[in-house]
Amino acid sequence: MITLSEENYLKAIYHLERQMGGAVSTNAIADKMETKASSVTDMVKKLADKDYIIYKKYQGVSLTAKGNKTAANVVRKHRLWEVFLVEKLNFSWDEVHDVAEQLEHIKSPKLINELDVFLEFPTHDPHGDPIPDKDGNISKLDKISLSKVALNDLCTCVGVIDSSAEFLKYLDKHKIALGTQIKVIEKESFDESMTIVIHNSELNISKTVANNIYVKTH
Amino acid sequence: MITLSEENYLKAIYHLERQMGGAVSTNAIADKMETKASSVTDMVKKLADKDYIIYKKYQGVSLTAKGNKTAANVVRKHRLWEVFLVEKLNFSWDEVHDVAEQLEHIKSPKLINELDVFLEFPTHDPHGDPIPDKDGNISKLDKISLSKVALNDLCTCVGVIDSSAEFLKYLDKHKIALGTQIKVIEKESFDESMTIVIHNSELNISKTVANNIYVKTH
DNA sequence: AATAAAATTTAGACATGTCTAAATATATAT
DNA sequence: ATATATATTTAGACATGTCTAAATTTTATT
Ligand SMILES: [Mn+2]
Ligand SMILES: [Mn+2]
Ligand SMILES: [Mn+2]
Ligand SMILES: [Mn+2]
Repeated sequence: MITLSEENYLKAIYHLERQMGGAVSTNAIADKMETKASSVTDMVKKLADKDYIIYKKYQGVSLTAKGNKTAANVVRKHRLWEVFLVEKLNFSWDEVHDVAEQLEHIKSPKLINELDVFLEFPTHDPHGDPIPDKDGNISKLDKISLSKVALNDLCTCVGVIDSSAEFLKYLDKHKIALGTQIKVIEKESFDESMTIVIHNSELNISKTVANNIYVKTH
Repeated sequence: MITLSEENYLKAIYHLERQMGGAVSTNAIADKMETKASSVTDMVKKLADKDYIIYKKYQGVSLTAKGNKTAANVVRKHRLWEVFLVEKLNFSWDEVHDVAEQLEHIKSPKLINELDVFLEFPTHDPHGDPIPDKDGNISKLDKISLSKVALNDLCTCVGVIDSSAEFLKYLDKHKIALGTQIKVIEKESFDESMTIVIHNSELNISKTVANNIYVKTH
């Protein structure tokens, strides 16, 4: 039986493996989990004993097939619950994270199957992140950062990288949501800020904001 | 911050206080929680320190107002989730318990409020048990055990006492559900079994079965 | 290649929640 | 009232997950 802590570590490693490539370092895990490197070392030994990860002293860790499937299933549950909260319980996209963080650990295959049915098999969560299927497979959408979009190109917002409440509220304030059409009409080279048109009005956004918005070009 | 274990103990004490009257003994809690008396002693000390219960050595425990409200809220969450599972996710009433046992510990006032709205403010769970309101108040329905019903009286099944999967499946097999009309047409005095009519057919049930069905007389 | 800096692991501690076995208190029986 | 049985608590142990401080290994610098 896997514990809640083990699931959280596996999920962190799963995300880090995708973010970086190759082995995930102890410090990277400690940063993401907001814990100490020594705690990480303790835990990765346990996870390696249980065959969820490959761990070589001082060399970082990587998920085994078993670990990847387990982690993907936690992510699947997290994102399905986020959809439920937004679609059915009137949560906004900046309110779902902490609750999903708890709900993702509920153990019941039937529950998550039926939730999937009830939500009519959603493919993406409220932040535009893809929902892994039962086997841990995940659809790779061809999305790019808004900061990479060429001048005068039209694109659609399909996701966010930073999904902190602060950033999401900033987007809300400026009426940027998933599905919103965006046109880049100016780029400042000195600070890499850009002017965009949304809902027929102009908005200047910083490099940081542009970096954290995923779009699909038309 | 209250822990999952503390919540489970409070809930057990809450149910036992209702079942018996007066102080709840260490052994009664140990039985209900399927743990050892020594573990109970350890935990009741913590709960008393946190003002959830009154504990006098060797004299058992009783909930404080704070403890009662906290316990009732766990019960509220448990029962609302059970309604959700049955009404929305196609669970049957014998499948919900273990999952609700986990879901009841999710911490989010908004979640449980919105779930209540989404389910349209249910007053009872799938087993006929009343759902406490936000303040821990609970409606007392005038229900009695089927074994107490007089000969030839017509009544309606409104709940069960034993909500084990075994018993619930027995009821399913014999087409007894909440809302089912029941007429007692014969009582055997030697073993206290009885013959009832449901859906126009006769059925003989044991004393134990009759004891575990709650009904409302007409 | 030797040294300094950074990353990682180990050692020892603590908190939570559990257990067994032993001690103590309460209840029951003679 | 004393002895016996039952209920409860205490003592000491263990597992999980965390931490700080010290030791060790790896990486970067000169
Ligand atoms: Mn989590
Ligand atoms: Mn998300
Ligand atoms: Mn529980
Ligand atoms: Mn119930």
